[in-house]
Amino acid sequence: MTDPMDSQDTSQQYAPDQIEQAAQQYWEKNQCFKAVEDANREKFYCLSMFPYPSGKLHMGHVRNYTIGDVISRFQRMQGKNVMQPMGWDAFGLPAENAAMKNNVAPGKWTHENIAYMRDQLKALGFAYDWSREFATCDLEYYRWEQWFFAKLVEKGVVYKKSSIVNWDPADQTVLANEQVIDGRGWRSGALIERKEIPQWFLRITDYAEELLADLDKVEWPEQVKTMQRNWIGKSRGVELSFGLDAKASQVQESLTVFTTRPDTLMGVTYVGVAAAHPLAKAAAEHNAELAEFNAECARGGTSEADMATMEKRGMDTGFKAIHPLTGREVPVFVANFVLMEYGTGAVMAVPAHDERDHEFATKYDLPIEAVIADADGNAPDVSEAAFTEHGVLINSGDFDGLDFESAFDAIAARLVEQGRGEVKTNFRLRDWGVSRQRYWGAPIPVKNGPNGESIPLTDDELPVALPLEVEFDASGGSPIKKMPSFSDLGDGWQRETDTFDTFMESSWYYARFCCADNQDAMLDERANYWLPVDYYIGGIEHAILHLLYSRFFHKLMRDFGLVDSDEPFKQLLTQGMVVADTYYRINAKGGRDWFNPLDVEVETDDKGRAVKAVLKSDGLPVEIGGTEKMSKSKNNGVDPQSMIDRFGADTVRLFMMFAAPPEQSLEWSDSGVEGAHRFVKRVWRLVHEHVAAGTPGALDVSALNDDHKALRRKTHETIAKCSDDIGRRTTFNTAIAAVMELVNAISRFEDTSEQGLAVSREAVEACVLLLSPIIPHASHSLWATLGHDEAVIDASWPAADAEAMKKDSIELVVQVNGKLRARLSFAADADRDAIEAAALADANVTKHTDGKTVRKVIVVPGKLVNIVAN
RNA sequence: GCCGGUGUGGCGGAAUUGGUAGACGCAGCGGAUUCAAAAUCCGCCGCUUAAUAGGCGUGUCGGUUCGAGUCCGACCACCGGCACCA
Repeated sequence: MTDPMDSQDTSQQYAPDQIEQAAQQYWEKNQCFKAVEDANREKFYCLSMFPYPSGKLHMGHVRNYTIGDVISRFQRMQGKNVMQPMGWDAFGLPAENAAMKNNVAPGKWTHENIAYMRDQLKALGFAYDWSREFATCDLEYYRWEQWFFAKLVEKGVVYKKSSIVNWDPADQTVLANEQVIDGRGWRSGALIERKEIPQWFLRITDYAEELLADLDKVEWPEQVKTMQRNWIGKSRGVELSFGLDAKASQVQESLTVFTTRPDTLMGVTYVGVAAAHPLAKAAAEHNAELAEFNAECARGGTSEADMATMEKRGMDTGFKAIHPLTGREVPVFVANFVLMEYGTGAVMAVPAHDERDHEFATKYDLPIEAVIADADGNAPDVSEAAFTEHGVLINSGDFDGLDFESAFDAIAARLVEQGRGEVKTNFRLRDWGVSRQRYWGAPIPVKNGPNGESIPLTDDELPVALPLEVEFDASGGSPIKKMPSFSDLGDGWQRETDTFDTFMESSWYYARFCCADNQDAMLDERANYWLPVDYYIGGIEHAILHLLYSRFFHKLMRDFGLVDSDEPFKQLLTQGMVVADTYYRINAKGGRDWFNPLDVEVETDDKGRAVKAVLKSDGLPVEIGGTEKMSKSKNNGVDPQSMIDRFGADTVRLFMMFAAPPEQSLEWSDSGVEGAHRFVKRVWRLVHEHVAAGTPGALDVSALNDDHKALRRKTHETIAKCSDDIGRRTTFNTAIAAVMELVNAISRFEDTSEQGLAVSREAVEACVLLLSPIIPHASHSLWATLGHDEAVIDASWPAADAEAMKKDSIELVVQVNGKLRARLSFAADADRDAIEAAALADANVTKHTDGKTVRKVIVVPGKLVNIVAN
């Protein structure tokens, strides 16, 4: 089968497996990516969000890590001292689910996954300093978290309180929100109950102001900052208390509520309390119907989305609240959308000026009384819908005629005067509950005494190692909760069996990477050399929780003297998801069987539209579904490994960077990958053919003809564009497109004279350097082919020569009334009058100005001329 | 429901500060090379139209402007987050 022609020149064959192995061996042998602190060099800490070791890499990981790697390699070529570490977010729920399904211990499962995924990352050629690697399930890592938590307890940052969880009464376990589907447990199918249990909280609300203000210190996408600002939700309002009637005041003296709209106070027609509120409980004692309603409110999920979308329901307690200013009695309702957990567990209701209150009042036939008029002073019609805008007060006695600001102040002042309220800043942000009733996490370093006391473990009692040899039963409960050898400390003391929220581990891993080998301290001075992280790359789905918790944790570490920066991540890039087409057949049960895109052949019409798809294995048709996020359930995931095996890592990296800008979702395309592979081969051939064409002379800028100058200009324009696209804009797709244009220009340029070769040598070298962060293996080999002794990994990023980019003539577009009518060429230094005259004289222009009067001529230098005529 | 985002040819996308809509690539079509094919190279490629002249065209409707994919208002569709998935 061997074609004798093939062996003619093997050096020109692009063989990714050999090339990639050779480059990776070179990097490893020379320890290229080992980062060493050096006070004399500018550091650059580039971090991609570490993966959960779920089994194997998915395309989302490949995309995330390629972006980080390109930025790292680019910064290295800029001369920075780059550190790019990698590790494992190794605690979490999937390991427990796998344990139950496959009867394998979570620790073993996790470590096997890590070993496999580490090999995959290495095959992709990422420039990681592997000497800093760790997994968060390593005792050497989480022991410091336990140590720090104990310190935080001493400092008063931590406290314990009761809080609700999703309780599965059938399995007798706590469920995560994602394990609650339509209010039922995913395994048992039982109706979920809200259960209160004691849990540990971190006072993130003490840092709310700083977390809000310091968003101005980071270079993050505005949308992420906005989401965080809204999440923190600072608002100015009034906390005020309603009096209670004789019956209700036997339960408590008064009812406190918070409102951001004190201007609407005179429009309160009822108040709402949570089902778990003392008033609701008291009223239910002699009212079976209400007791049943309260019990119903305690069922269902706990998520905010559930709260906001469920049907708003309520029931009268029979109690009356007394309006603090008018003395009027209004009914106290139990409302299912009010939670005891948040705020005061009670709300005042103004149905005329709040949509939710309006809906509720309409449903239960409660009065709706307008107290805000529109800007013209007209009373709004609130019979159908609430009027929620700010306006002027009416029907409010002394306060009539005041606008929002003055009404706010006047009503607040009156409440203060009467001792019934105060102006208060409120935050939507709630304290961070870190207790989890799960096994596969870091044990909370606390012991519980015989009299209900909870105290942190002391330094000599730490660390608490999580037992690895455990048995899971079908209920899904944590095995250490039934393990006296772990929990029993004697003398009636019990070790805490709850573990930390895994967001705890991911809140400080970036700092530990700076000094992962320190056995004696959580962090050392190396953290202050590397921090803050200069560039952080990860999915947009982490825009709020992970990033907010990390910022908070960083400030805690700062206040403890462990780091001296205020913020952990200076720049942030949030990458979009990887999506792919879906294909399915309806099965006998009426459900859908999903087929992987790689197993499907798509037929197109003569315009290239997909008209039909068949399964490769049986040739029979399948339905074409939509384009969706790669997932197991839709079977549309493409395994990166099969792509690396087929095309090599460089092709996969190139496709990932070329197919879409990083923030947008990326659509997987087989033919797109083939196109990327073609381009790598094309660059490969271009370099080898260029070298074979002869030895270039020394470039003499004064001896160039117009073709030479044109290619040189293109070369330097491409360098300028790529530098900006990668360095500032992080639009890698446009940088690659620019290099493709340069490659096309070099292919058309066939001058093999000494100066011709000198110009094309400059262009070819630019291509290799500009592509080297993206396709580092091929570039490594090609740089040697071009005769360099130094490896491309140690080469500098090329600089654009402004002189080479100068143009002799420019083309201007001529519009008449905004419509394109001509293109004219001018000398680069042509003056405005000459341009205007030439534009007005153009034949196609006069055709459109004939019979009209020229009113105005707009000349945008270097761009266009617009003639306004009518 | 609330918060944030996205929407441009057959497809992925480009247009960076309000100034030539469709760069670059994929698919398709035509050609060269080949006994043939693969690979490779060259050309065409928004819709409409006989046209090199024109009309229409960036989710929908409206507005600002000499000029709008870009700015403003309303709406539609889809995506991410909503505190125990990570």
